[in-house]
Amino acid sequence: MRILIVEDEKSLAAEIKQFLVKEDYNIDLAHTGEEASELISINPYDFILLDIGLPDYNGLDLIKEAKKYNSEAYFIVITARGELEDKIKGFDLGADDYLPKPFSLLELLSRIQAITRRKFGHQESVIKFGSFSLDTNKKHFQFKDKSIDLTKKEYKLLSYLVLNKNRVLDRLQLTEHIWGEFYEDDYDSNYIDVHIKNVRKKLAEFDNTNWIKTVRGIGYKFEF
Amino acid sequence: MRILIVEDEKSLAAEIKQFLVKEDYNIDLAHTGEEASELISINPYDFILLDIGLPDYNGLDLIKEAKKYNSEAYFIVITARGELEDKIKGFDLGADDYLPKPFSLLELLSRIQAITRRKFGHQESVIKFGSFSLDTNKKHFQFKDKSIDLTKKEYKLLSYLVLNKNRVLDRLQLTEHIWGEFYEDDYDSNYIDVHIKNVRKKLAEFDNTNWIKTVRGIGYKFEF
DNA sequence: ATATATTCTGAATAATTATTTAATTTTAAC
DNA sequence: GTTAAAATTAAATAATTATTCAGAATATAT
Repeated sequence: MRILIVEDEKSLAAEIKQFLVKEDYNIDLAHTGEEASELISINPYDFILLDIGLPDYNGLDLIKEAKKYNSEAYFIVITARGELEDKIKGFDLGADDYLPKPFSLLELLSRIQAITRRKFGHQESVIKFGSFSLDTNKKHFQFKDKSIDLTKKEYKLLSYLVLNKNRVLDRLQLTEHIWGEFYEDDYDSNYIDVHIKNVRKKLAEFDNTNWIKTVRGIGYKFEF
Repeated sequence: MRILIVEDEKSLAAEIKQFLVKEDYNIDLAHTGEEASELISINPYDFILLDIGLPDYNGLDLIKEAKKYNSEAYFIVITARGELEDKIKGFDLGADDYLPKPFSLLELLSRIQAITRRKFGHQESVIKFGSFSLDTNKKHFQFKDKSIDLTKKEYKLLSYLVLNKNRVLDRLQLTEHIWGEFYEDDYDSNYIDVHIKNVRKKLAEFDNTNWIKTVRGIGYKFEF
C-alpha cells in the first residue's frame, strides 16, 4: 500500500510516517503543495492523506488535480478545528474521509483499514479460504488455529493475492504493490516466482489445494 | 506501567508520585487541565489518575478527550467529599474506579494492582507458565519454589512480555513501557536485545523451553 | 565520603535468516 | 519436437538478531 502524506508541519508528517511505516505501509512525504503535485503526477497511490490548510497551495485544487492523475487513490483530508465549511467542500470534491486535528494515529490507522476493506469489498478484517484465514489487521495467516510463519515479503505477496482473489495479477503489479516502488517497464528478475514457490510450499505443509494458479504468460491468480 | 497524575494540589500530587515511583511505576504529573490535555495527546498511559475538580478545566471533558487518544488507559477519578453527582457522571463516562478524598496511598496502590490484574485478564496476582510463576504484587519470579534473581530492567521486561503473552511487542513498545520514556523516531540502541538475551539466559538455567520468541522485523513475543 | 560491586548501555562482531540473482530443469503450448 | 515460460535449486548478497565485552552509570557497603 502506497500512501502519500501531504502536510506542511514536518514533525507531524514525520510522526505519521513513522507510525505507518511500522504498520508496513509505503510512505512518501510532501511538505508543500508543489512537492505533492509533483509526486502525484508520477506515482500511483492507494491513499493520499492531505492537510487542506497548506500555505502555498489551495488544498481543494490539489484534490482536483490529484483526481486527474490518481483516480484510484482514496483521499483522507485533515482539517484544523473549525474548518467545517472546507471540510464539507472536501467531501463534495471526493475526499473519502476527513480527520479533524488533532487526531490519534490509531484512529487514522483504523480509517485506512476500514477504507481498505471497503475497497476490496469485504466488511470483515478476517478473510477465510478453506481452513485458512487471513487477518488483515493483525497481518497474520492461520490454518485452523495454527499460525503460519511467513516472512514479510511472503506475507505481502500472499495477502495481496488473497485480497485480489480470482483476479490475475502480473509480475509488475505484484512487484509494485509488494515492494512499494514504482518500476518502469524494465522489470527483470524472477524473485516473484521464487517467492511464489516458497509461499506455495508453506501452504502445502497444511493443505494440498493449489490455491495459487499460474496464468501462463501473464502472472498469478489466487482462486477460491 | 505509565501513570499520569492530574491534580492541581501540587503537594498531594508530589506525594502520590513519590509513593508510586517507589513502587516502580513511571509517573508524569499535570497540575492543570491544559498540561494534562497536552500530555494525554502525546503519551500512551496505562492509568490516568484524575482529580475531577480542576480549576481550569472540566474534569469530565478531560476524560472524554483522553478516551480519544488514550483508549487503553484506565481512569481512576479522585473526587472531593460530597461530589457524588460528578462521581456518578464519571462512571458514565468510563472512569474505571473512583477514590473519595482523602484516601490512603495503600488503597490507591491496591486499586491500581486490582485493575492491572483485570486488564490483563486474570484475577490472581500470580501468573504461572510451566514451572515458573510471576507474582505481580511482589514483583518477583520463581521457578518452582526457587526465586529467580532478575535485575529491575530484566524484571520489567520479562513481566511486561508475560502480561502481554502471545502478543508481539516491538522494540519501541518495550522501550516506552519499560523505560517509561517517550522516544521519537530515533530509537537506536540494542539494549532491548541485550536484555532479552540476559533474561533468556536466566530462564534457561531452569528450563530450556524457548519462552521468548523472536518475531523477525518486529520484536518479541512471549508464548505460552 | 569513598571504595566496591552491580547493572545498564552502546558498539563491535558473529550468527542467523531473508531476499535476490543466476543457472538448470521441468512443463505447457504450439 | 521445439520453444518459451515457469519451477526449482543453489549460491550470493542483504538485513536482522544474537552475543560479547568494555566503559558509564547506579547502587551498595565500608
